[in-house]
Amino acid sequence: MTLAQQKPGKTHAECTKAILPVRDALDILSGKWKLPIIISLSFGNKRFSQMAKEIPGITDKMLSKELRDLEINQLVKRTVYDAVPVVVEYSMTPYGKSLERVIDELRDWGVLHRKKVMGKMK
Amino acid sequence: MTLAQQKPGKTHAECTKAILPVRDALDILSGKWKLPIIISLSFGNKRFSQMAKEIPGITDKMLSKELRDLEINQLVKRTVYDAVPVVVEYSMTPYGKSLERVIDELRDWGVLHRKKVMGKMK
DNA sequence: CAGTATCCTGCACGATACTG
DNA sequence: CAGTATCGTGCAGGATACTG
Repeated sequence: MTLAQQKPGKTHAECTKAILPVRDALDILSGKWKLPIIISLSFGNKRFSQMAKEIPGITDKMLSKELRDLEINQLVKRTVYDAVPVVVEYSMTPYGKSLERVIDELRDWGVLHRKKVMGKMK
Repeated sequence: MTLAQQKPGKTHAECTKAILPVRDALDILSGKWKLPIIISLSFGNKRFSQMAKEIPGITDKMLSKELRDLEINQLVKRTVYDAVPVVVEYSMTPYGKSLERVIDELRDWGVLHRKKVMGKMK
């Protein structure tokens, strides 16, 4: 059911409940680095230091933390290869790739928005 | 062009540019109160104090600030009716309503995610 | 190579009081 | 009614150093 299709007269509890999954999705993408990391991995599997190089400005700490978040949410898979020194590869899970549809939708709207407010971006 | 369809070998500049509109869309929805406000207004035009009552926990300051943000981004229209005391009505613009599609997409994914991590939400 | 550990800072947001 | 003004505060994120 879409927003527009919802009948009026919903209780606050129902409205709050309707917001929860949207919040969840937004939380997954929130923060400064989630998007760059997801996009980077969407182009192919990467190793830690490779991503650290490819994402301008990110610190090891943030990369490590955000990758862990994404792994906990099952969007990213961490694979350790037994070598010396150790090799760790990160990849998007199939589930993580399902986010691309959402990101594409956000981009479509964002492109529209850029055009609309062109020249007076905050 | 979707993420998946992009060819490898893009420059960092190009990647960064591809992220920008997504960031824009995300920024519009970011923060604690944007979503509740947008959802509230999607059910119909509202007056300030009416929204303040309907959105549990929001302060006048935040409601005022977020409504101004949304107005600046042309998602919300503020109409002042000449009465004593003054009456102000907020409504979604047609443009603002175009966000509902994005929100619905976020919700669809969020519902999936809730099922996937059911029982172990952070 | 693939990360932690510590310390620090800015800003989103909250509490409370006040106003045309 | 429809908001500002002022003062706090917690936490996301940054800088830097260190480690198995």
